[in-house]
Amino acid sequence: MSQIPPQYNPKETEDKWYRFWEKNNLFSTKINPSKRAFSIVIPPPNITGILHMGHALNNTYQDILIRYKRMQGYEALWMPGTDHAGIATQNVVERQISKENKTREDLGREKFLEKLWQWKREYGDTIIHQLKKLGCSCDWKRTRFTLDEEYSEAVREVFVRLYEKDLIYQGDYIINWCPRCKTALSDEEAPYSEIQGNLYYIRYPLKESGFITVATTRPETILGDTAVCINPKDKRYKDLVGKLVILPLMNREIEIISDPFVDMEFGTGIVKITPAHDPYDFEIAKRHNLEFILVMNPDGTMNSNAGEFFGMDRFKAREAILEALRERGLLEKIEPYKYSCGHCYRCHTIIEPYLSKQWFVRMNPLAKSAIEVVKKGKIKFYPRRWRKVYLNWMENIKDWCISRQIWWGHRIPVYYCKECQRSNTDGIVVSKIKLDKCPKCNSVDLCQDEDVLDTWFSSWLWPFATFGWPKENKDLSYFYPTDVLVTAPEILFFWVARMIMAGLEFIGEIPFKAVYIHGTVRDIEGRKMSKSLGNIIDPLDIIEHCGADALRFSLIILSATGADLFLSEEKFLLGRNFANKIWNASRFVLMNLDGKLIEADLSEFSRKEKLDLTEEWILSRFYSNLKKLNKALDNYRFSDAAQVLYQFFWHEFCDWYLELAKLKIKEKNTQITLYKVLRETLKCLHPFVPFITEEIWQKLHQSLGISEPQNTSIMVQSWPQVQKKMINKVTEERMQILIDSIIAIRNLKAHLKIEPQRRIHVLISTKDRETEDLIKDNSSYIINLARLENLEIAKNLKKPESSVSKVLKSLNIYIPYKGVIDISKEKEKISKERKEINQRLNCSISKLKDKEFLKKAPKELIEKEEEKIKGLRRILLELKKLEKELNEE
RNA sequence: GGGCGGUUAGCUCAGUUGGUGAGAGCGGUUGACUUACAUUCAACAGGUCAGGGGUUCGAGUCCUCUACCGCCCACCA
Repeated sequence: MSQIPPQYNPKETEDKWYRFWEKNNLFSTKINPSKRAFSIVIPPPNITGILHMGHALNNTYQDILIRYKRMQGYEALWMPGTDHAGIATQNVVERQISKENKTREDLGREKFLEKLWQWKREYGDTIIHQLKKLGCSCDWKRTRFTLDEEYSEAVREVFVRLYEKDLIYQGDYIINWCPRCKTALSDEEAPYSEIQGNLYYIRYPLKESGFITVATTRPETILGDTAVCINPKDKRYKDLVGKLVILPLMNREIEIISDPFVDMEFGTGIVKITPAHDPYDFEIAKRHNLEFILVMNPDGTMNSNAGEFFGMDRFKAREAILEALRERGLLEKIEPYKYSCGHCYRCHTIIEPYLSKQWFVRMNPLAKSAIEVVKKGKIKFYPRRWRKVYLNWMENIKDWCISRQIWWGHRIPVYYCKECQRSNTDGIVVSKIKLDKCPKCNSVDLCQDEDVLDTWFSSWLWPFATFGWPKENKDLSYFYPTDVLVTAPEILFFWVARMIMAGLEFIGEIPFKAVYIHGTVRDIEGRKMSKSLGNIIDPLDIIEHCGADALRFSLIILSATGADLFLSEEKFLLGRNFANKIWNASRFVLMNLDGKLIEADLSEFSRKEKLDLTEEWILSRFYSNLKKLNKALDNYRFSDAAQVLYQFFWHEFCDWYLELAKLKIKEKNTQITLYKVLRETLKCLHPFVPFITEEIWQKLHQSLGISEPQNTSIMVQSWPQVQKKMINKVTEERMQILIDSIIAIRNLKAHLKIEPQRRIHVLISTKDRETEDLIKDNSSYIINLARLENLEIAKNLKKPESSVSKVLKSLNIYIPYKGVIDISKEKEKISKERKEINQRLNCSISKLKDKEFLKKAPKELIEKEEEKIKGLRRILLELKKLEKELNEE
């Protein structure tokens, strides 16, 4: 097999096999009554995204599951697709047109949307191509996009159904507003982070005389104050309640009220109330029937209610207002103050709490059954701890603001009829189909709501809308509920919880039976990977340099169940080296297999009794490990599964069996065992490292001249069955005795400083008859693997003079060294070495005593020095021991 | 402030319902190009399992307290 190179080259094979799989329709799925369905849905990546490490991890998990289940004989569907990512995509295209100095308003809604679709056609599939490079075996013919016409129908259907059940309502509310994106954001989309700001102490003159001082971080909102509030328990200000103050700069009279929410300890204990610009103030205002005054425009500039500050940007206005207050002597003091406030998750602009009319979904009624199914265990979380997190959130759920003031997305299916409004109704019509005239009064003076729906309002329907719901269809009943959802923790609330609610509400059935939540990918320091930190490791780079298999395997074996993953580029060498090991072990087997000898029926072979201990052993080990592997995969313990494969293939099959097999490579039993174990192990490895296993699979059959139908691929082979009869603990224990003996002899040789390849005489004394037979029958293995000249075996042998020994459970090993090593020369060498080491030791110790060195040297250097001393002391101890042993002569 | 999780070898982590001497990978040290592989092979050295207390014949594993670290949620101007 000289044509097989000693190093695996992923670049040459990966593309080839992916195309092969696609060409032969191996990914495609259909309703198959003779098979059970296994299905998962992809967490739809957003179309602006490119494959990052988190995706790679997430999709590798899913591909492992799908390939595993497919080989187990399930009709395994992995439903792929993308979501339209409203704000993100719109931002990308807005940035694009801003290069031509245009805004979306310049283009108008229709033209702008055209641009968006054009962008989608050009770049929207990027991530799909990247997933293919990773090896994902999705049924691509079913690829869905959340803005597909069919999918959009589902979205409108859901809106109408919820509206008719009074679960959707329109309301005034303080929402998170991004002045840059000019849209409302849900709480989840406006993460809080700390900023360094100031706390401004401002004097509000009392109408009668004197003044009070309030503290605020946002002085620009003063203009919209409609009250000042104190805690009713606050004795300092008891008499103030009900009195009037003059609002600075606006000269409006506002009342002092009291409400228990005020914290007496904070600031001055007096709070200004700005109902239209603060969620808490909004609540208070409702309780006290205060006026709501908006002082800002949607773009973050001050509006006409802001008097002389009209038109200014909110932060410019802040400065101007502070200046004006200072002039009037109303600015008492400024203290630096750290506080946290919401930031837009897309553009990081500080969000503005803003009063506006939005659409909401009432979540409490939906949450009820979604809590139930998790409590009853119908949906299981892996790892289980996420169950609590989920329940905790669901039990405190708030209504969901679903309208967004952007254009890219599902337009809200609500129409306002001017005519009906004139006759004193709300004039709202909700409709699945596009309306030209009002169904109530036939008026054509009708316009659709300008806003679109939150992207998650379409994503939450993913598990069933992708099957064409609400149309009747058999796919849905065959594949739904799906089996498991694999996802990152960040979108537990955004998406997972909402999918559960949607599934129960609209299908009356859970959307998936299990939720596997994996860890976050971080850099080696534990920071999230992000562009701004510049600590990104690009999975495509890793694929380029090490191969997709290496990427996949490294990620999986490094990720403890559900724990975060700390990555650096070197860590991918683990997978690369393993792939290379698979390659070379297979190459060795291929080089030595004789097709004529293999033709024997494998099932007949496994019933044979005449197997050598080593054959029995490797087969037993294979099935023992297969059992472990199945268990790990069934419990979503992916890294355990990878660990089992790694350990078995490398350290049992390669390190031991292949070495043993070299001694009898031409024997039929060896040949069949090699073939069988490699073949079955390749199948087990396939879900983890699909490309290399396919490549070897094909080569294996070619070289043996076993003709297979053209489309036979390893990915459609059946998963090995655990054969309990082949698992034999006694065989494993007996083999272990041989292995331990070989290790012990190597160990003793190293101890005596005898070169590993030098053949010597060794004695083994056994404690019982069985062990004696075992060693005698298999002495050639020991002689060859431990490199012996000859091996003397007997029961209860006495320890020869001038020998070293090692005691094992059922036998003793002796190595006589007289004549093997020159004792006096050896002693000389040792004393010389001791002197040298002592010198080095003293050198290091004196360094550590040197105060100058301690002052100047960095910590790492000192630690290294300490390590060095430890190491030298160890070597010294060893030498002393050896010297003593030699002196006993 | 509320919730969740973690603390085991230099690093990253296993350790399954408490039970034989505490494991792996990487890293380190030493040696070897042994006819598949130097992306390799062989050997070695590293741990009072964060700390205190308790339950038990027996605790890395269960309970409790403390310390430190991390994550999520809330958000008092």
